Amino acid sequence: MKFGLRHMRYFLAVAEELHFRRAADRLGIAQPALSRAIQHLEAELGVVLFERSNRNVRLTPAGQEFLDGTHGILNAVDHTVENTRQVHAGGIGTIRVGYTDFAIAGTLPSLLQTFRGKQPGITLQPHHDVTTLQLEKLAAGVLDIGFVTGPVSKPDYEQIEIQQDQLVCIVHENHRLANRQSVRLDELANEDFIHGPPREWEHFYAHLMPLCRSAGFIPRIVQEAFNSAGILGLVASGMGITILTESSLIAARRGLIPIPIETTAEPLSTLAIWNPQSLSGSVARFTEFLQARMAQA
Amino acid sequence: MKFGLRHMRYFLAVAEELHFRRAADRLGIAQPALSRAIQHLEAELGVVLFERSNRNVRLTPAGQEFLDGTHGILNAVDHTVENTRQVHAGGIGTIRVGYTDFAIAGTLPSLLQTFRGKQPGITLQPHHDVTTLQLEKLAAGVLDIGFVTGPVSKPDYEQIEIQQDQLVCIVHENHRLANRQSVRLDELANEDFIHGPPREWEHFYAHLMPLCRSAGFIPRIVQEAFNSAGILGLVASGMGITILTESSLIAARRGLIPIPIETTAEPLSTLAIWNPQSLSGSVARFTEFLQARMAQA
DNA sequence: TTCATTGATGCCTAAATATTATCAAAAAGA
DNA sequence: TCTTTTTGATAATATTTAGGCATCAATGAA
Repeated sequence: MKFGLRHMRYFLAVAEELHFRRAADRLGIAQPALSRAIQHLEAELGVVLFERSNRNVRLTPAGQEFLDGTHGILNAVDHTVENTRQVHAGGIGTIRVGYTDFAIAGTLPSLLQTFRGKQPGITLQPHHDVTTLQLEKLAAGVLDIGFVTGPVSKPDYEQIEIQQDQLVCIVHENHRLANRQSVRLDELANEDFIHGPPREWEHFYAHLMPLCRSAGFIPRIVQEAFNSAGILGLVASGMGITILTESSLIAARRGLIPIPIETTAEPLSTLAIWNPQSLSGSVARFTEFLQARMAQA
Repeated sequence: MKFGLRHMRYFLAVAEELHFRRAADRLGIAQPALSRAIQHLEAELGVVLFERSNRNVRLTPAGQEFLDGTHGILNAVDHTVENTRQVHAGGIGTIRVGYTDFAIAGTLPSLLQTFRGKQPGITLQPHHDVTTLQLEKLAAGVLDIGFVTGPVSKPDYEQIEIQQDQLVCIVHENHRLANRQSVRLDELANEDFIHGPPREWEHFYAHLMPLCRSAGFIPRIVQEAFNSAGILGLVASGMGITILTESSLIAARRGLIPIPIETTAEPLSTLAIWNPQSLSGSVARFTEFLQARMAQA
């Protein structure tokens, strides 16, 4: 097949006008060029598409068949071009979003909801993962943007803080500290702690451990759980206490008491992080949205 | 849009290979030509389709969207070309077939059935019309082939006889001739006749009238009906007699008696007639079929 | 008949597309 | 660290394709 879309557009014009000169006018070319192009097309197909006399032009049955196909094809081309440009510009597309327990317990749900309202053509595909895993998936191109626990040092990536959480100590209602208004970290030195696996909760530990260390102790972790819900469940069962963010209590169980911790330390920050070299228009729209939203707050 | 199917085929090759040189090899062109073509396509769309480094090539989200569309379009093109060629060659298509009462009562049904078995891709579209109307519709291009009452003098058309019918006299069972083995035409001189409208049954009359005239009478037509079934119905009601072909009695009513007519005249012939200049491959297949079929009989 | 209309053809120019040779960047191996 | 290899991009040039203008041949209308 050595014909192209040009031939098909020319054919369509002739099939609609049933008149070479008028079709040529409509196409903005000279009539002989059109005659030639149709001849070329017919030779290429090995099929006579028009029955011409000096007085009129009409489609052969094969020409009619080709016309039917041509209509669909030219429409599909326009449609595909339009869609491709939309995806490029970010009007439609899919964004693979990673999030941590802390992010999803905080402001992320309202962020996503607002964005979906503004960009209904963009599908958000959420992936629940700890920070470390999200960073690996970003690098592998499996995720487009991550909502992770900061700080993160990745010079090639852009990031923006979307949330700050004060740490709170969470105890069972029967615990000796349950009715305290606040607590100092050093008072927790001899408690049994429940937390996530150190390798996976690496970024949270990186925030918490220095605080404990300057309070003069290293927390004794007696039990591990894989996520906040699991940790809170174990705390509720009376196995120990934990330190998490305020917002983690959103879906908390009865019988758990949050106690603010007296500290001058920075709160725990949750960041959006993404690769600015990504060629996804949708992601660009999303990050622009995030930046505008954070600037105004 | 200034790109063509060529660009899309090239794009498809690169998208599948994710490697310019291999894709170029597959396409049978040099690698620089391919690089250029993809650049041209990207410029035309205003969209980056591939993310290239010196070490690997991958699709952008917009490129993925374009790939999806391209698949469908290139398939549709192949499909359309294939179908168009098939229609041209006559493998698929539609034939608009006209037929008279005499044709459909005779061998035509078995002809059509056999043809349909041999060419399942070809749709036969039957149109019931008298000879005169069929000839007009053939000229207007509304019919592709007619099965008409001969003889017909149309030098530009091809024709082939498919059937010969002896005329019979048909009377009501109470009629005075009802138990005759045969009858001479002149014995019918004073009968009341039932027939079709002269203008529309022109070709049948052209056969019958000369016979009557040489038998020494002009039939007195007391009632007209539009088709054989109507005529036979009126004969069955006792209003008169008629002269039709043997095969017309296929769907005859009870109480009707056919009586052979003693004559040396030629039987009534039914012809297939068509315009050999028609560019329809399907019609060509059908007429070849008819000719082969008639030659072997 | 003469005239007007219409698609096809010949010839030339311009634009698009291809080829070969070569470059520049980056990963792999010594 | 310094080659070597791999890979896509670029430059210069040839070839193919498309378009324009002038004109023809056929056909129906005045």
